[in-house]
Amino acid sequence: MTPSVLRISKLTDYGTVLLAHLAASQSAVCSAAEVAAATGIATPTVSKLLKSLARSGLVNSTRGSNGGYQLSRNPAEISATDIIDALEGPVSITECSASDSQCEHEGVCSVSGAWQRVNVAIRGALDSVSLSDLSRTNSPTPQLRFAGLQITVESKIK
Amino acid sequence: MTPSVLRISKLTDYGTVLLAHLAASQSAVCSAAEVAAATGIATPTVSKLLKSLARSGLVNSTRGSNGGYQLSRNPAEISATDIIDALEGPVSITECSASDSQCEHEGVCSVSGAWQRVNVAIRGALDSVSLSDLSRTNSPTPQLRFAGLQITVESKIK
DNA sequence: AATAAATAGGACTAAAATAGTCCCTTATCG
DNA sequence: CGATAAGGGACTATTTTAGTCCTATTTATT
Repeated sequence: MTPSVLRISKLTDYGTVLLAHLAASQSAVCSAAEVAAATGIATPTVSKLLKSLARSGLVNSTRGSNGGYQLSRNPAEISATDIIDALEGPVSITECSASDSQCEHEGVCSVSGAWQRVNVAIRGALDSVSLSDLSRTNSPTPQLRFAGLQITVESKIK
Repeated sequence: MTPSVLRISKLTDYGTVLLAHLAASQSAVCSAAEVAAATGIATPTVSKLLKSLARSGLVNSTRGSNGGYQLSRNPAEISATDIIDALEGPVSITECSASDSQCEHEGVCSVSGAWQRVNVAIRGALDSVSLSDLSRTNSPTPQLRFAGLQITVESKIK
């Protein structure tokens, strides 16, 4: 069975690696190609991700020759929530799958504050982790970073 | 862009509905067909889910004529974590995607305690919500429950 | 004993979401 | 200008997820 729940996509994982690289390159402008070379992630993918990150304002872009990307603010001021929101949309545990219109009878569907509480807790946890927290620990061996930020807790806890 | 992160699958959502139904049928044995009729979820799907839930011990099954399923313990003692673990495997935010072997250089890959902290927080949040919390609020109109436990917080927060 | 009602297990198909690539446009530097 | 780099999407392929179905086993009932 797959891990799941509270799972971030591979692309978001890559995104974190890219951001960590930009954070390390202290404000220098890096082209997508450079970042790709440095991280080992395929160029088109890096390009796609940096475009998204630029659209959501986490990085600034400069076009034209010698252009590239750089963080728009201090790594300590970029939270995990920011990253995830940028690459996957807002955090939420369930989605209103009502086929067509969404949750007609809105009022009635004010279901379970329980799930909402879970959402809030998760959001809080994600808010409390910054890009600098994430970068700090993940780069002893460049080789390993290829696969992403691979952390995985895992365990058959319980 | 899709919601994502901390997203439970549709099947897990259904699973919660099934469990809520069993919880409501106080200890009476319910066949998969009955549950399907009551919840509006397709019978083969209900059957599949109940089998999984039985394998992971959240429900007990009785085979043969007049057989069926019932909760193995009090709804207050079944947490969201239990349900998710049963239907999707253990909660974790990232997976060690290292292509072949998993996280060779184990030691080195003791990456980011930050993500781990996030995992722990999430797990805590999920642990604190029980099946009775979840059932409580979700059934004003049977119609609506078809789609699942639909809660969805959503929002462009931020 | 025979039959009918259920679950167990798993194979299989279909649909949807994710990942990844590519092409063409626009901006900017030299 | 020409070269370099991002912007924006369309498109393909891959992987997950959802959903169905078939066969075997178990058990109550008559």
